[in-house]
Amino acid sequence: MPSSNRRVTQQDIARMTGVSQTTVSIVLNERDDAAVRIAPETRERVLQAIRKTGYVADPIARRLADQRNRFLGVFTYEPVFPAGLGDFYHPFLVGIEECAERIGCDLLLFTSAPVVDGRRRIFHQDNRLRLADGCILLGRWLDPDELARLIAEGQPFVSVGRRDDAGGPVPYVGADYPSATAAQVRAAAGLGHTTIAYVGEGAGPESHADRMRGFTAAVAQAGITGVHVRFTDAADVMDQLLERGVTAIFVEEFADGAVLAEEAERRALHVPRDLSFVALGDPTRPASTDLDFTGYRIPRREMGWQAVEVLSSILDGTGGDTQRLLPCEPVAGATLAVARA
Amino acid sequence: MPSSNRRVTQQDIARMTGVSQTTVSIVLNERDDAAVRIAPETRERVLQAIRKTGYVADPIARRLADQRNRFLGVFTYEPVFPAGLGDFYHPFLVGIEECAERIGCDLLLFTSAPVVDGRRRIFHQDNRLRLADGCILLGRWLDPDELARLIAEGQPFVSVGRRDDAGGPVPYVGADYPSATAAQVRAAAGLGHTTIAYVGEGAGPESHADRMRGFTAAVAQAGITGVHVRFTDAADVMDQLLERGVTAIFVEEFADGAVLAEEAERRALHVPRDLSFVALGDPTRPASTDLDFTGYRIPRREMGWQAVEVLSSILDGTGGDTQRLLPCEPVAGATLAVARA
DNA sequence: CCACGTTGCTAATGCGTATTAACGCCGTAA
DNA sequence: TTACGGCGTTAATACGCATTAGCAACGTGG
Repeated sequence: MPSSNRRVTQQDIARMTGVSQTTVSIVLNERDDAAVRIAPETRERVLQAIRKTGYVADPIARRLADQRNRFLGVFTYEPVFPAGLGDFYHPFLVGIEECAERIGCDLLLFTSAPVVDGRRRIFHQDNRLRLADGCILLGRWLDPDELARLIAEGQPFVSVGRRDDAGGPVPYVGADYPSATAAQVRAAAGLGHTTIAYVGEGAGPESHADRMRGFTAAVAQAGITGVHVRFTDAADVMDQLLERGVTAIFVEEFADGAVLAEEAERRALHVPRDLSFVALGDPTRPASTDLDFTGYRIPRREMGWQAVEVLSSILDGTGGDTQRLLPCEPVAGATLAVARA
Repeated sequence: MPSSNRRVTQQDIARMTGVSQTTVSIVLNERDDAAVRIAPETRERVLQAIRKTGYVADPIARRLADQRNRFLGVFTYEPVFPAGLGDFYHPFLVGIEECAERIGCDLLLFTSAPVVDGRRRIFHQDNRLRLADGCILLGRWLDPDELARLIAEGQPFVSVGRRDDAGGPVPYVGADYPSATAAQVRAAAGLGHTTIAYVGEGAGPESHADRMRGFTAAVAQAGITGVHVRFTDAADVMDQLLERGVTAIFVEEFADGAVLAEEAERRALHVPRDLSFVALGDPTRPASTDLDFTGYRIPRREMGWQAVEVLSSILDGTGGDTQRLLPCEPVAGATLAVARA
């Protein structure tokens, strides 16, 4: 029972046992080198003292001597634990935590990063990024300048989600949006749709651009017509789409799809008999709908997991691919049907 | 631009600037003592180098020297990011993160704690708890031995959820289950219920015992009959309750309530006309029901927030109450009605 | 009795930082 | 000229541990 307030140290154990601090350290680490040996009785005496005091090595000092933290940093531009329930990021974190646990690392959440201009910034006066051995970056859009700086400074990191080069290749684990989107386009074409629409930005964050790219390429290859409409107002958008003879709507944002489907039903258009819908990924905002949308699922948990895996290999110096694209799982759903004549 | 893999140190900055490591440290910490001063130009040169390299003090070394690193540890006996479920713990974490951000601390999730006998243990070989300045403990049940040891070792911590003394008072921010439960009992009594049941363990974790305590006391005070039944099988339990003439069922676990209500309807008993239900808190397991349960809400987010607040005050040495009970918000709901004649 | 290996341990050092005591310098007062 | 009090900076040290080099004592073979 430690009487004082101070932590018990190896030095204390050493004094109690009449040996040196070195000996205590050796006993503690169960070193069995031929180089350094401890007599069984001495070892036993030390162990007794350790048991009696309940001594535990101070991890801080241990890491200092080791050069490593075994912390993995997690940086998100949004709060890690979002208050709003949509909770798009949650599955990523599940995967991250699972893998971190497996490789025996703790997670350091950079919750203290200050918010400037409505966004958290990586670099600021009291940059704490280096606190971790390496870190995982999460967010729909990462500032290219900050990425470039990370690369330039050689800070080990991995992005969850594909990123364009930023003064060099960015290590990432992303979702293969182009392939997944193209597959849906082919499916629609196979069901007789000849004019289909992409509703959304189709640019900006890589994840949007990637979907759009897959869409455009597949439309061309299938020899059908693809139109692109930015989402503004449900009624407006629906007007445009119907005017152009669109029979299948591919939505970048699940929530927009829900709103548009509602608009369709308001116009007495049945989904999918009169109008088909394809959702290009999971909801990033809360969306309420009774429809079982056709589309695909982003392998979020797996992405988180593999991001840690890649980071770990970077830290170990183990070579390996630092850019991975994971396939999205198609969801059959009930909103894509044969095109109306 | 640091070419090597090594972390930039104060020594590096010092060499770059032609000053001593001490000077760098002083500049960094913005010490303004009369005792130790740095010329403005020198300070500026050092700051430039710091900015250029993106240097950040190694928290490990800092902590070793300083006994402080602005991490708050978060220890949960379950995974922090639960894979499935309705996520009972999530709101706590939201509160924890919000407060941590406000006081400028990062969160260290102890994901590396090994699982022994199906539970994570705080103390083990490579105890990393002290990496954090202090920590928040989260979980339905915390091992009293481990709590006692934390207290004995003087490790600063705060529990989310009330805990019994463990070789000393445990700092906590809990929910006032006794009062909240008692209020519901009074409400039921006021509606004419004379025989009501507590379904659940009523013991074990403090949160269960507290509910039971409130129930028992309020029942006695209201002069009505209270029966206690452990949940086993829905049909069995319902048999027992009806046999004893129970007209209102208080469930410790929301999910058990959902199952029992279903059983009631199977028997053509209408809720709440024929049988009333009160849920003593939010679902800890996913439960599907259409019923809007009467009961109360656990102030989870607020508990998380205040736990960090208390921890912070402990660390600052600022006195203050280290045991807080927060009121639960009553939920009117639609499952408690006038007792059937 | 010396050379030499083995055994059991310790002194010394480094990890990166914060802190304290002290040092050289310059200007001013004596 | 000497004494002296700011001023700006640094050398030295501590923090708790792991590690390396090395030391003393004790055989054992020649």
